Amino acid sequence: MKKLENTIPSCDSCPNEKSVFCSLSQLELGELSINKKNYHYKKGEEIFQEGNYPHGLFCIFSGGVKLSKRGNEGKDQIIRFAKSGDILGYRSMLAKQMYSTTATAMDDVLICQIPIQNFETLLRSSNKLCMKTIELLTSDLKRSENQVLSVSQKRVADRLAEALLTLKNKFGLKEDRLTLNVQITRREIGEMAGITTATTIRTLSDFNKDGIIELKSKEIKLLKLDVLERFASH
Amino acid sequence: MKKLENTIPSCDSCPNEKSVFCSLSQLELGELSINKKNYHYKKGEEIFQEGNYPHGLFCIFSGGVKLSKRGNEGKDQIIRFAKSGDILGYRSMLAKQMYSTTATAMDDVLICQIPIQNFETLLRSSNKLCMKTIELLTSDLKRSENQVLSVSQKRVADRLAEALLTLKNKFGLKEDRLTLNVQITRREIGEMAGITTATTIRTLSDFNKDGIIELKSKEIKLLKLDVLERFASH
DNA sequence: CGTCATGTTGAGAGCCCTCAAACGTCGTGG
DNA sequence: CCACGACGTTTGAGGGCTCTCAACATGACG
Repeated sequence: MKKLENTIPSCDSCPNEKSVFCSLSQLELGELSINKKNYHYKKGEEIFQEGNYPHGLFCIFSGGVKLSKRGNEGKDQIIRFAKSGDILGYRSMLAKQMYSTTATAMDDVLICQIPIQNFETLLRSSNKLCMKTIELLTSDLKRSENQVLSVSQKRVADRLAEALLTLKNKFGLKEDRLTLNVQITRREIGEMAGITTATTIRTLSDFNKDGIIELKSKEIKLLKLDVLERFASH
Repeated sequence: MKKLENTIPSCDSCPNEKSVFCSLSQLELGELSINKKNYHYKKGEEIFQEGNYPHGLFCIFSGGVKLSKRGNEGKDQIIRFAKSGDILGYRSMLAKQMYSTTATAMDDVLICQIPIQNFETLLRSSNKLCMKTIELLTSDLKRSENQVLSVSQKRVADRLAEALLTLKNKFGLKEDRLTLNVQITRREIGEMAGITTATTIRTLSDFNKDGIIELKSKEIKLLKLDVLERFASH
């Protein structure tokens, strides 16, 4: 982690468009920026850790982040991903609780830390921000409840197909419109779906043999989306 | 389901105290009540169903409700419980989406249906209500994310112990301070933890043999809370 | 008292995990 | 440049936890 100076602009000139803050006025964005700190994290570095208390709201300027929970035997469960424009740690901050997840940089991450007060003040004054926050929470909640059902009832192949589609939706595809545009290990894919690494690899290999996906070194091509979707909807 | 007249008071004289609405003024509560409808549901009746669109916000006057999702093979997953003072269906209503869960009465339920507009109008004007709603969502989200980890990593006995403790926390104990104060089937307990009925019964029976709980007809006594907690924390 | 849901228990199977070994890749430091 | 170690990938063998299926008991309820 490296503290940065002046490499990231103030919130009022942030190029990220789909953030919760997009409804705010320039003035409000300026207020949000006061005492904002900028950081650079390298791949694998932890931005915050489960069990620590938040000192501010993180907002990703660029890069990808995974949010995970540590199980009792060192096995992690990935809860969700975040990328540029997304905010991190807002759940814990709003509840004034310890972080319940750990945030880890998946590649080079430029990130802003906004003082708690800035956010809370705006939340109290801007009804639009409130509604945006509520939208964010409802969408996260729905996704999480679906994940409960999924992990609880679906079998490994179905959950794995689901994980691949989740990656496609979050990170998109490369220019060939087939290859997942994300660098991720087999272990992490398994941690998305609650599968051990060995089984993840075995099942990916099955998908490969069946021509549903194509594995080339670290790249994963989704050849038959319809089949994956059929799996995922089981 | 039976529509009721005048058996439930207006929101401004509702005796339930721990609701999201407790911060509102008498005037605001009056506004909330406009065109409110009251219903009576008997045990087993569905208050709303996954896939339908909400017409209003439900607020439980009395009784217990389970919220569940239907899996692909008729197997349900219980997402959470609600009782007097709790609101239902707010997630779907706020997101303007279909219900993602089905709400079923666990016993006699008296419930109010508040028109969407009433709630939305208040949400826009009352910052306190916004913050209360955000609190509710963050707490639900945290619980749901923990459930993902639980179902994904813990074994059956641990999840079952967790379910029993959840029931204790939500519904409390009877006067003997041991017996769960809720009427619930084995199948439903299994559906909380993502366990089949047969395995649920077998594992409860194991707990019984080990003196951790005591099973007498439908009643469940939690004899050794510390052991249950140790299981749950695995 | 019949009927249907719920509870209980047994036997067997299978999915997935655990453990282990071997191989490839990448970055680091000598 | 190569040796080395750390990490990720791959595959096999074996086992066990939990599900499935089935039969029967019990209880609720008209």
